[in-house]
Amino acid sequence: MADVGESGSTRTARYLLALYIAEHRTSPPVAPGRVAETLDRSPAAATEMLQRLAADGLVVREPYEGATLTDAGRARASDLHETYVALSWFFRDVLGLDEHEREAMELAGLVSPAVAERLAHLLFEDLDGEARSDDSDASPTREP
Amino acid sequence: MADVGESGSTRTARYLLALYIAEHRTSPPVAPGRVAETLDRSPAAATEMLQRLAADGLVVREPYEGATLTDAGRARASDLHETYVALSWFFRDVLGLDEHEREAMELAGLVSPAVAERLAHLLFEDLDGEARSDDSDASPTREP
DNA sequence: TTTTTATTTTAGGTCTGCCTAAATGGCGGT
DNA sequence: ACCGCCATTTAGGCAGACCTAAAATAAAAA
Repeated sequence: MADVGESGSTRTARYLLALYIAEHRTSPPVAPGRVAETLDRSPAAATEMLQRLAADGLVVREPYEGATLTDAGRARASDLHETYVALSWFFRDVLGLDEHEREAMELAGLVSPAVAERLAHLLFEDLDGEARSDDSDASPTREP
Repeated sequence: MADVGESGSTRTARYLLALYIAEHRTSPPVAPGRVAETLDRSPAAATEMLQRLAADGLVVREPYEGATLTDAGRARASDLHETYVALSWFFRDVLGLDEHEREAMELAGLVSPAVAERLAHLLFEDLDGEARSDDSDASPTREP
């Protein structure tokens, strides 16, 4: 009874995010193998989670084909993706991390909505700053 | 086989951190009830985790008394605490979050060492900046 | 000392997320 | 049409982290 109680605690977020990103690269039915690969899990695990997401109405699953995000799923995934982008940016441009994408992927589903939102703000502010001081300078965020 | 495989994946970190903080407030043997309360878990859960930590050599447990961090445990907890402080600072002074402490507590064990380290750097830089421009100004980090 | 009360511990169960090994389905080549 | 191969799925298990309810224990009250 500790969690929010709803669908999509912790780990499922990663799957949603992976699905979301995959759908933007190739046409929608995303194969479990694909998901398994990007998340470094067994194919069986991916299939299982896809079934779970389907049960929660976040994806539609076509057996032996793959899964496609539903509107609900896409909404969730979209938020996650926003957080992911913000985190990725932060880890790369502010902290100077190499593994910014993986790190962002892992944390995107774990930070609270509040953090996600404020972080996105930071990112937008930074983009804004960049746009104004536009003399093709390398990195305005992190000084060399 | 995905994780590091060792002692102290995910959740145990929270217990270590709670223990570390508790030990700094009152004398060492920290009662399970205490831990349970601060982590919002059942007493049974706390007892169980304390036993686990004891099995991993991170605490010494005195039944019906509580647990005390071993050197190994304290080392781990100390790192965690550093991350916790950095995160807490970041959430409060940079993101302006209310729940900075809880949030920091939850994430401290989840961010990679790399993130922890760089974040700590940021904090020290900020403290340094504060120290130099020392005319008792309220908050140099976040403008009012 | 005996009883009461508060706390801790054990017992038994659940749920999530994952794995390996063994089916099973889909498809291309012959 | 049949055979193999590869991807997916099922089956069966396992460990972590949690819970509730029922013992056990320590400490305070009577």
